[in-house]
Amino acid sequence: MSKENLRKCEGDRNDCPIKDVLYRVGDKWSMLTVIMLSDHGTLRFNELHNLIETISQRMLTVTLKTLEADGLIARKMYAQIPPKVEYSLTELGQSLVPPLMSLYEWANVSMPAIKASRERHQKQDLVAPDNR
Amino acid sequence: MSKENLRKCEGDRNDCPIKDVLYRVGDKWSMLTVIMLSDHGTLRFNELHNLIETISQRMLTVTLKTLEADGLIARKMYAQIPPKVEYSLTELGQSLVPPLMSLYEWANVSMPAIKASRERHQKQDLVAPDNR
DNA sequence: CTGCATCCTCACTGATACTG
DNA sequence: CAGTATCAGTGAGGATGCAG
Repeated sequence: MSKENLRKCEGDRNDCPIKDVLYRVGDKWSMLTVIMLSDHGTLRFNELHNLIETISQRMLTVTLKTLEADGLIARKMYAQIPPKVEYSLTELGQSLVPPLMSLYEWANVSMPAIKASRERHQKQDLVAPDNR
Repeated sequence: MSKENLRKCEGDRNDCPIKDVLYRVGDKWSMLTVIMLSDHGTLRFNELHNLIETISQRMLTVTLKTLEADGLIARKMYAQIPPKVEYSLTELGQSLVPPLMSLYEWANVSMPAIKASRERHQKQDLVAPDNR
């Protein structure tokens, strides 16, 4: 945790690993997909689609392609009719799971406090301005 | 790390802490701001603006307000001319730093492999389609 | 079953100007 | 110094239809 290399973050994505990691895992579905694969092991396209019900087919495709291009997941395609494609985490992908889990656990512990704080602020905002 | 509560993530933000935490820390500037405050301690508005050079004044304001509403940072305002406002992490905000750091360190270790993988895929894409 | 292509929307973001 | 207000552009993401 050397503080020195955190002092400043000026170049846009150049000398800022925080931004790098955000652009990797910060999108809407990547983390979720990695977690699902970590939890279930190998999964087929539709199995993922069912597990992450609110994802659109398009975004699942896009997310899987990006994760594959980044070397976080492996894609195994069976040349048969009907097609069958299996996805699983690579070693690199698995190495992401522990840090993800620590964030996940922080969320479980802290979200109640965050939500409570948010509601307190909403109430304050409601009484501050005149009701017009 | 009980697997049971990860099995499915269907309700949009209802029963899915992964999404919760993503919507908190996944935006473009929150993590960066938290890290800066963790690194420097108390900071004034313009000090933050200088440290995160690429952030616009508007987004810094928005980010700070959101983080404050969520109880992650504290805002201390001095009633004087010229105005002076100091921001610092609350305990809740500080509790976010360790998980953030584990992600940060994962990024430092893994980004080279990710970037290499990405470039490999780009080259493959360039030879796959007919050049037309 | 697994995916790609197209269209379309709207929320996030930045630029700019103004205020206490 | 520390914001607020307004406007406008961009691009992530969803809906739909088609294909191998």
